[in-house]
Amino acid sequence: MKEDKPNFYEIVYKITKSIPKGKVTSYGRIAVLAGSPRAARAVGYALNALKKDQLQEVPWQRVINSQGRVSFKSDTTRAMLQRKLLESEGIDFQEEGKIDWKTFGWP
DNA sequence: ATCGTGACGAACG
DNA sequence: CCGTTCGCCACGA
Repeated sequence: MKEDKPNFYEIVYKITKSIPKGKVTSYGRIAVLAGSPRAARAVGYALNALKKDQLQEVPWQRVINSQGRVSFKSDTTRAMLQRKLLESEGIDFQEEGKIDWKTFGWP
């Protein structure tokens, strides 16, 4: 008997999908929930591997780094898209593009 | 099995 | 405050 053991990716996607609208979380937080507190990098890697279909289902935009900022290099289309999507959900960005964990942090 | 890579995190100066 | 450095984990070739 074999249990289908979900890959780390699947766990990440599942957790990401469970993020309620209007909230955000960090890679490290997801790593903890996924069972590997130090696998923040792997989490980012997993989200980077999202397929086009998943981009519509997985709210990857709600996942940011521990600094409360978007981690991309800054000019990428995805970074702007992320900010736009988050603002669209009611997330408020501070001066430097930072997000207040007290208000929008999840859990 | 080893190596390289990556949307990270924390610590250091 | 910033940039740098090291460590961590998982995946593909």
